[in-house]
Amino acid sequence: MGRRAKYSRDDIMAAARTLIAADGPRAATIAAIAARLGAPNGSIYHRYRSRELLLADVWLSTVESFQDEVVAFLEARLSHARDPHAVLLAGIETALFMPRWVRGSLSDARLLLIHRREDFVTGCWPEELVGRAGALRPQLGAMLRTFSKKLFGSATKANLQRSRFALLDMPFGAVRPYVVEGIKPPELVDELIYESCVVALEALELLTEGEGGDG
Amino acid sequence: MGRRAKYSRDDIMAAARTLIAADGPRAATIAAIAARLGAPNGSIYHRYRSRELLLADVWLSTVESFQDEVVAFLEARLSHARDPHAVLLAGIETALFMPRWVRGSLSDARLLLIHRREDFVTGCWPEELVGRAGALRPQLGAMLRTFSKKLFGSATKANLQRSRFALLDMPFGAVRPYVVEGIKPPELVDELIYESCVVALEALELLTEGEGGDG
DNA sequence: TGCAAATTAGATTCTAGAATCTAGAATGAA
DNA sequence: TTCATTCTAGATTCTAGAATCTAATTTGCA
Repeated sequence: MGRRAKYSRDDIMAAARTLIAADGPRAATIAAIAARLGAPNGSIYHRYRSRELLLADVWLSTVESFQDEVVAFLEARLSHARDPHAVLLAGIETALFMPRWVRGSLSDARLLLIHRREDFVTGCWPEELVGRAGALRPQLGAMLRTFSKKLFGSATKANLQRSRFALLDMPFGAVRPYVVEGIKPPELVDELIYESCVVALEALELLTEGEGGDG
Repeated sequence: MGRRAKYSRDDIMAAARTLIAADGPRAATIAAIAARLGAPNGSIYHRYRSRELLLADVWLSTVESFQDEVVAFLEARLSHARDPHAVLLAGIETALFMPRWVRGSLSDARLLLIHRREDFVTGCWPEELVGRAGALRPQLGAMLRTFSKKLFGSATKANLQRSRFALLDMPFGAVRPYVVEGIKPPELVDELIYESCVVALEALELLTEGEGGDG
């Protein structure tokens, strides 16, 4: 019916993404986004009711896509795992997902790993996004619980902490300085993550029994 | 000669710190700081020529104090270390410095670990602070080089990367989720750091040869 | 007592940037 | 060809908050 859109939601998100990856969320002002698109700033508001909503959407969709990938990745491997050794391998591969993802999506990684939710959404989530936002934590929690049960036999607090460290926090720390610098993590990082993952999951024997053991 | 000061630089910094630890650097507006002190906002400018300078000072002094502590801590232990085993222990203790420091300085930890320089100082450092700011990196680099040489015999790129992971990045990752939540990391975190540290430094044998080996 | 320095005090100015508003252009359907 | 609709266009308004400015207050010293 109406006029054909010149600046889509995706165009706007992409422009915002670029600015954020380069100079952080503060740099993604309406004016800057518009300038990047060659659009007047009124056009932005035609797609997004507010800047807050736009930034929230950028952040949410990035986290969602990363998290969905990780969860699917681990689940696919767990579903084939018949013995403890295979479960361990699934965990290790998932820990290594982080550096690999970072190498493939450096700018998304910057957006996600060196900024926090609060830098995008101050205070509460806007009404229309609470649903999506609220689903993130449970999804991650469920993943760690499933993994803990399969590997350790139960999901005690301690086992969950171990899993979280091995699969998420430690790989994050390993990768972070490179993300900050805007460069790809070297291969050595994968080795370090591999080794730490094994000991953190208390699976040294599991590995040395099975085979020679090396990363 | 003149009137006695009612709001010192330290008072102002402390007020800013509190606001930042609670709600991030964005919350530390001149008005908010002044309100917290019960001062009019003109008084802030009597001590700090600009907000940027104030925030930069807060960040710098926090990093400096943390980094000085770590470096002194490691150096003290290295100076007594005569054999590789002792050097390794010095490294492990230093890695464990992170969770211990976080427990003792939760609000400084929030300031330092969940925000970045850019959140305090946008762009370049103000003239009068470039000196202090420029000293931070070299200090850390020197620490890692010294340690690498003592432990590995040389400070190759790979050895430096290992050391950095074991002493800084991995402990940072381990501790981060708790800092974000504003709670003290559980003891298990120290165990995980300990174990990861040992394998990352390729020192498993060093430990199992010397003694039984446990965290 | 009076003067000068150092500070408090807060109203005022200024600026960046978010959000709005009015006008006009493109497009498809009748 | 007309009209409703959906968009571009960008000037304008509005607001938070940084920075300034003038006046008043406190203190030490002569």
